[in-house]
Amino acid sequence: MTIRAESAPRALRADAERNRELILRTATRLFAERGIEVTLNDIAHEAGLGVGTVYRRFPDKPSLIAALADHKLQLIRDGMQETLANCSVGDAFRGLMLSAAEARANDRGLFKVVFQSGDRSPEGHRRVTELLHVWAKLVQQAKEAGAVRQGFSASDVDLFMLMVGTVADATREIDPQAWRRCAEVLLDGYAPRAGDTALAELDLDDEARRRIFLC
Amino acid sequence: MTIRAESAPRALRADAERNRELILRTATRLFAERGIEVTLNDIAHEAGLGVGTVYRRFPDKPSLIAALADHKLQLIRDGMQETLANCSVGDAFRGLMLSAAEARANDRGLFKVVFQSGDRSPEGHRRVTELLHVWAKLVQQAKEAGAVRQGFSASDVDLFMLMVGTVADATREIDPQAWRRCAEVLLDGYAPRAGDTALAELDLDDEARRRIFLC
DNA sequence: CGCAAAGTGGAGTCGGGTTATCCACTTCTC
DNA sequence: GAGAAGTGGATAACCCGACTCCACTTTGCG
Repeated sequence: MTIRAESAPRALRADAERNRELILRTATRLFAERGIEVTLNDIAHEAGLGVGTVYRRFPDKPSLIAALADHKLQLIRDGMQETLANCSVGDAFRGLMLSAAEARANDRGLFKVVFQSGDRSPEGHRRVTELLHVWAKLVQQAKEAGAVRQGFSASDVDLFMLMVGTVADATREIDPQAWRRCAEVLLDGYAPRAGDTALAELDLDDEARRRIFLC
Repeated sequence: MTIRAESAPRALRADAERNRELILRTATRLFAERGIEVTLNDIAHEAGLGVGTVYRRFPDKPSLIAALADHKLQLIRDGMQETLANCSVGDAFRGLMLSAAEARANDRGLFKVVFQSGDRSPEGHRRVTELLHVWAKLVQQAKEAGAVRQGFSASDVDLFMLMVGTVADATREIDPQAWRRCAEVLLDGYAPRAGDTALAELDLDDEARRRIFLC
């Protein structure tokens, strides 16, 4: 017996439920391959369903996106928790930067799905903000542990993700691993070393950080 | 007396010539501010002219772009020549990376104007390819001089420009200098240092490099 | 000055793409 | 096997950018 927030929305018929899942799977794949700009019509066609079927289940794109974002956010949080539990701060920082970048490289729409979902419901907004704060805290710990150079800030994480994502999208068909090269160069650039200069202050507020992920 | 390539295209009337220059100036500004996707209608409106006037002078966007690209390419080449004549290879490399990034940061449409113009005429194509080769040669010299780490390649220049340009566009309204931070981190990451690892091979052909600039 | 050629403005057409609806028909489920 | 639930996909409604067309204005030569 499933509990739903809405007032007793009766369960879907078996075939409808199957189609709903097919839509979600297809949407996940298409958003990953082509980015968030695929249309509900594209998804319907790719799934072998009629457009009407998709619109009946998800009245518009934002509600489909919201459904996907739930799942993705959960995966992200679980991954972070596990790494944080098992690594030193320095290792966790580097490992999480790389694995977030990898997730983004393999899923063109990832950040936009997650952050657009935050623009709809206050609840989604809260979860997205929380994610930003978890990263900010991790950065703070990495700084205290001396794992990054002076002046490194949470905004650098955002810009790192933006840059690596852009490279991944641009090179996907040419050399699908090219993003790693850039990620490593950047991580090397962020590492402290003898005689490095402190980076200038850069501290964006949550709103600005969110906007960056929506580029 | 002006010499023109075409068979005696008679000179423009004075007012028409004035408008032509106004269109070019306006287009330069709008492409810089908003990127290459501004329409000829936008440009006409911003210049205070009718659409018809713009279309009479430039039958479509590619021909307007070609006219702008000429000028921009010339500036780029002149800048490079001057720096190369006055600096050591290492300084020239760093200086040119930064000044190209700055030019791009101040002109959203810069690379697209230049590289799209290369997709139209064989002559434009040649000039663009030549520009890529000049950079490739500079990278080769920088490697020989030990100014960059092992494995650095011309394709890294392309990816550098892509990344910095993306950051500049994303942060223009928040902190217009944020791109410098990323540029410096990247340049630090490219610099050789004790114990660094060689970057894996990455050598894109001219076509792939051109595609990257068109992202 | 006068007049033909050149240039102008901008409403409006065209093509292409996305969103979303609607309803005759099919499939489930009891 | 009846009636509720679900489906398909043609199509309406909309948005947008590219480009045309022609009545009107301006230029500049004789």
